[in-house]
Amino acid sequence: MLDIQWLRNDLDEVTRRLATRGYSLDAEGFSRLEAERKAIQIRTQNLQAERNSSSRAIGIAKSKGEDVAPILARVADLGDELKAAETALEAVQGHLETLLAGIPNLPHPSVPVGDSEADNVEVARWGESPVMAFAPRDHVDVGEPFGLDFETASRIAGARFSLLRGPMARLHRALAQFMLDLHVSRHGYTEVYVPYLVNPAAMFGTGQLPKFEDDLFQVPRAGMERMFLIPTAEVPVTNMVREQIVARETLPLRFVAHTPCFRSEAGAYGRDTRGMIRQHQFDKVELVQMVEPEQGEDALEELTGHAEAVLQALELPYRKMLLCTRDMGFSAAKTYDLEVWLPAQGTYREISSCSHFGAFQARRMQARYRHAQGRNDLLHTLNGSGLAIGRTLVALLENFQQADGSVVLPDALRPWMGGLDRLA
RNA sequence: GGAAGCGUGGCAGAGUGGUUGAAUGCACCGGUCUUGAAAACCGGCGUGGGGAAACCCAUCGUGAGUUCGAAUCUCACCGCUUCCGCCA
Repeated sequence: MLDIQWLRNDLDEVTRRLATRGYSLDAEGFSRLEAERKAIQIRTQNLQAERNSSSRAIGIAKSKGEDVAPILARVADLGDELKAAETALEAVQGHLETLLAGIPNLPHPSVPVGDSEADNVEVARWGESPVMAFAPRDHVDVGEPFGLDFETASRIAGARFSLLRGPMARLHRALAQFMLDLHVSRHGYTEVYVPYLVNPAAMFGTGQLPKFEDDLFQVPRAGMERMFLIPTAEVPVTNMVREQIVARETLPLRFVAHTPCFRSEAGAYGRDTRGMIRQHQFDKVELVQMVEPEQGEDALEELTGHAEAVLQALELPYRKMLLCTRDMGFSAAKTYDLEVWLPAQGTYREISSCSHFGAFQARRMQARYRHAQGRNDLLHTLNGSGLAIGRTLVALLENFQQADGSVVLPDALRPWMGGLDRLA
């Protein structure tokens, strides 16, 4: 959520910057609503002041044993008028809040302005795509003999689910634990285990609600508040600091979590229907940081580096993309995507997305820190995949497949695979 | 599932209808003192909103209600604690 003061004080500039990411703010509508709010608020507060002073006068008069009837008569019909004013104020404030909650974050000045994926800027490239003396097969074919099973999954759950058995299940588990251990032991993150179902307030905090409800799986509960399956660990982990005031000395906070992620993928019907690229359920190791505002920029570079370290350790070729204004997510001020090379597709595909949110999420969550002068300021939040497990599995199968159908395992992973050096 | 209790500022903790945004302590900020620090003493100190300012409004888990007036009374919800039952 943007600071409403920015809109009040510098509406043109905010409108211009939002336009670069394809959001057209109804500046005139906002101004009109603001003017209305102000008028109603002044009126309401005057009535409240009148009521307060009268009530105080009654208290004083009573304590002196004087007759309060004249004052009572004076405030007799204040009540209805006040009630009407308060109702009107609530309504206009509600409108403003709804408007504000639907406005995306302002892009950071270093973000390239662009219309689509095609305008993202490649900032780095690492590794060589493997040379194969044969036509690379995709992960569905490579993985099938080792227990990658979509047919059974679809019978149990439907399309966009997968079932792993034997070596595939083992490899999947090894990847998660390898990543978790790397981030904990080498990058200074604290491992956390978090709820996979969260309440609407948490979803609002990180920006999934109210705008992207259709992307979520929802769990209704009779007579109780509905819950949502997390689409990413970002939601529960970032919300760890909601409505908290953390001590400055504890910053930066760095958390890593391995969780399943659930996405309805509404509106993606025809895309990536084959294989485990786009699933309703997938596992991910997520990095989250809460930092002081001044540290946000550096923290994004650092966090992205932590995700890159996984790809490098696994010897997977990738490139690092700086997303343009229109390709960024709703809450992000700046985002790097890491894209891994997939030989069968002959392209790079997203395997990690690392973003800096500024105070956007913290404002929605009321997450603050207490600094030296004793003041409370909003935290800045960041997160990134480190990495998506399913897509990492895909990348390994495709990049390390051999002519004989076996798959060589990268050295770094072998301790988590009981020393195994290849699937055969 | 049954029973009881509790939710107040950064923290601890008073306050049970009236000039209470809220005692007190700790923490924090400024000052005096000191070679420096500590201690002691003096002053300040929640958050959000409106206003040029004086000042005003809101806020004691959330929401509704009673009242001229609610931190305080009523109801619902949320959360936490304790005991009993059940359970991986």
